[in-house]
Amino acid sequence: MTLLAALHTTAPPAAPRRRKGERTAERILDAAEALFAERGYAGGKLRDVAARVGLRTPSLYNHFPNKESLYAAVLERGIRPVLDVLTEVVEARERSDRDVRRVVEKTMALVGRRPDIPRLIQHETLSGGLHLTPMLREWIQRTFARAYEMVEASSASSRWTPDQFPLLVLAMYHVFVGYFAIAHVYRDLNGQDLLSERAVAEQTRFFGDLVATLFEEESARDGR
Amino acid sequence: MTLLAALHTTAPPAAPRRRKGERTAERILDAAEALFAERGYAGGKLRDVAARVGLRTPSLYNHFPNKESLYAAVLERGIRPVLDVLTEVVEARERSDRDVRRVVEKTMALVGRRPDIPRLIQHETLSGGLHLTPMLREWIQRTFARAYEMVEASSASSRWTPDQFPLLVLAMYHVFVGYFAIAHVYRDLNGQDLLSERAVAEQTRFFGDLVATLFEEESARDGR
Amino acid sequence: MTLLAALHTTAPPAAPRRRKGERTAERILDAAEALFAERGYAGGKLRDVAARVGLRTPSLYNHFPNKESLYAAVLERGIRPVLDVLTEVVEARERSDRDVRRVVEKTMALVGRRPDIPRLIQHETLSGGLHLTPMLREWIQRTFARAYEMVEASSASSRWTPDQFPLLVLAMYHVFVGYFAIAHVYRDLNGQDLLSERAVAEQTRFFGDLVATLFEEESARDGR
Amino acid sequence: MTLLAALHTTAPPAAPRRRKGERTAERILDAAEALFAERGYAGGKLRDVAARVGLRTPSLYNHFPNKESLYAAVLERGIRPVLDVLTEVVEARERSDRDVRRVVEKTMALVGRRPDIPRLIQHETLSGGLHLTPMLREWIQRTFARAYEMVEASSASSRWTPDQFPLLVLAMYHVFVGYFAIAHVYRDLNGQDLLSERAVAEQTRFFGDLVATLFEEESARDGR
DNA sequence: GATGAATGAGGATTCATTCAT
DNA sequence: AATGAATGAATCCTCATTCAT
Repeated sequence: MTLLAALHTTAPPAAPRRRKGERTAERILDAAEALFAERGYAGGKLRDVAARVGLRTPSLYNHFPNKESLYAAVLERGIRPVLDVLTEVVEARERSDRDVRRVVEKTMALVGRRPDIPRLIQHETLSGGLHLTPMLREWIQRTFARAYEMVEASSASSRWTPDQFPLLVLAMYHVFVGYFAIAHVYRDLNGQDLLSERAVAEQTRFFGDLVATLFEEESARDGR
Repeated sequence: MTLLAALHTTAPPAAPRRRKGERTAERILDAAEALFAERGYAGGKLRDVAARVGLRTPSLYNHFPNKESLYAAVLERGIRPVLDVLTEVVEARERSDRDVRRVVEKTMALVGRRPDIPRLIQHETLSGGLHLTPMLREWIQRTFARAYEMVEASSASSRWTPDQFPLLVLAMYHVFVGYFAIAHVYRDLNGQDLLSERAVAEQTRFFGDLVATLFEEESARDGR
Repeated sequence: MTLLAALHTTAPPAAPRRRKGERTAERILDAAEALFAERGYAGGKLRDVAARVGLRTPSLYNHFPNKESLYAAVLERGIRPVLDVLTEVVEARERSDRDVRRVVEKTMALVGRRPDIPRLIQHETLSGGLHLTPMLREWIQRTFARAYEMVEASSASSRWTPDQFPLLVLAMYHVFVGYFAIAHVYRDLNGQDLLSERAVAEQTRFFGDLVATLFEEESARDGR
Repeated sequence: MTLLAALHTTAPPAAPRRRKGERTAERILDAAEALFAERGYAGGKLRDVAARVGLRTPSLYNHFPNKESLYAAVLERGIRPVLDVLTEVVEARERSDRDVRRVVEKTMALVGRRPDIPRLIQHETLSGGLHLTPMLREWIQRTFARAYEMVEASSASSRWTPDQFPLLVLAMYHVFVGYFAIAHVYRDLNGQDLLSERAVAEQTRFFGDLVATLFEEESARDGR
């Protein structure tokens, strides 16, 4: 666009500036996400959420009707995109050995950018909760079933007995989620940041290798 | 009962009867362990602990000076034996491929009987906590280092690059802990009890297979 | 419009169209009246008032400076006409037995159309309040005195001793006010609407009969 | 009891001193009754209740689980005895004209000692409430029906038409309750204490006269 | 004139803790 | 050792009110 054209243009900015309220709600969600990820629902005090945003507690109620709604909104916003990617990837019909690695890469990339999500989920599963998120509930069942099918269809069936499939799926789930959930402590203990781009890349590769190893044709292996 | 008979029956029972106070303290620890395992430190209210024991809240203070001490005692009592077994097993000098499976079996057996412990630990790691248990802190570092050595010493070194060793240890940790931590929700979703003796036995075998697979010599594998 | 015409048309229209703001204020008063009548000052939340009008709370402040003013305005608007009628009727010099019934009819007719007013008044008297309405205060004293005179002047003086006059006035007041104040519950309990035109008419007749009975010459009555 | 006997006696004191907690609960009820009578449920703040008893707010929760329970307890404790007396008196089979006055005397005596009760009831009826007290609800309906029968059975039936009976009952109710409910304001306006023993006695006589007048045989009366 | 957002004050309630019994 | 009672601190939430838009 020439300077002249610019002078004449009164068009709204490309990215229409969001209303102040919406931005505040977003910041509240950010703060709440971090807090709930760290301390869980019971431990995440609204006062702290507000403080992180630079508000007084009652102001939160201008954006969310109560604590539970805020929590639900955090989960919804955080989990939805992960579910979407996973769903898409999991439901894809055509697949090959390479695809498995693609699934890993895609989900790792996504979650690597929102490492709070796995912690939120782990808090939920720990509390045996999920009462707050039928969304999560349904999704888990659906995806778990799908993952099961994937295992079944893969060459893993030569290495694992069918009754081990669920355990294998669970194991992969734990390796995936656990990595992010433990990052905070890990840094605290070892000084290394598992959430750095480099670390996540390594874990992505490792996780891919892991899955590949577990799903590959059985090689000569000492009997059990 | 005749006096004579009485003389012969006053013998202390095989399990030396503990004083009432000690028994109460034990019951409190039991209740607290279950509660903290379920809801974490913030979510576990003393009132609920007391209720499960059939006491009023203030009575707890006859046995533990405050909530934090009770929590610490729960962790100590719960984690110590696990640490001991792990330490013992990890420090054993002589080892072979078979030993790895023995480590798995021993720890699974132990933890299978105290499934609250993994949950407690996961709560702790999630909160980035551990501030309450230097014990846990130190142990983790020590054990992690040892596990690293084990991996290094094993034939796994042909399958994994050295910088993947920590990730491998982490992965095994998550598979191990996650299984128990998720049992509650799993039952809720699938109706199956991961903590039943049979289920734990299956997981033990699966976990052994998993470790064996990951530690075995590299077979012909499609390049990455 | 010519100036001349203007001179002739400045006459207020039959129904002088009020400005929008005034109409809103009126609607706020209506909503507030109903709410305060039902729940009293403390129980009547501005948010609810606004909701009934289809506004957000802050909008109320464009019409009334604060809650107390709104409340005062409700009382003023509601009570003033009643006071006026009563005053007029009470101050009328010439009277007869028939007049008493006329007073009853006039006030009943008026209040029957604004049944919230008695409830507002009862809330006020219950709270020992009236601090909000010196207006009400003064009026009550004045009217009570006047009513007292009326009793004294009537043939009731043959039936009641002078020290009973105040009690008689009070009693009539309670019968009058209570009927409307209890209508809500009555409907809830009996399903009948004391505020229907027919019901009010019956009560008017009854109240007239009651007053007539109490004010009539003493008949042969069993001694006390 | 001789001194000797006294020495040997370990029997609890004649009037078994109530436990401290019970006395506190009673004092809380007293304070709450006064406060709720004055300001209604919404206006009666727990902080004020506690302050009147010399406690901090949370201490109330050692005696009542929440505000609503406290309110219910106040109503229950206050209304129950009145209901009992009324029920007894109303259900008595044998009656005469004199009995009506006896009913009046008995209830006036009772309520005269607990003048908060009518105010509580008026608050309830005003709010169209009663949702908190099915007790009150049921009682009102039962008693109203009974009162209706009494009117019907009395000589009042010559003076009032059957469709006026309910209005007559209502009127008596309002005269009765209103007297106490207005006492606070009355003192404020006139300086006279309607709750003094003397005043209550006068009102008792007046109310008796009133009822007698309304229930007496119709005398020569100017037609309506 | 209407409203989204913010907030001080306060209101019910919970919680860990203390203390006298 | 157990507990009823009391409480400071804190939690979630409501409410009246203000202000910029």
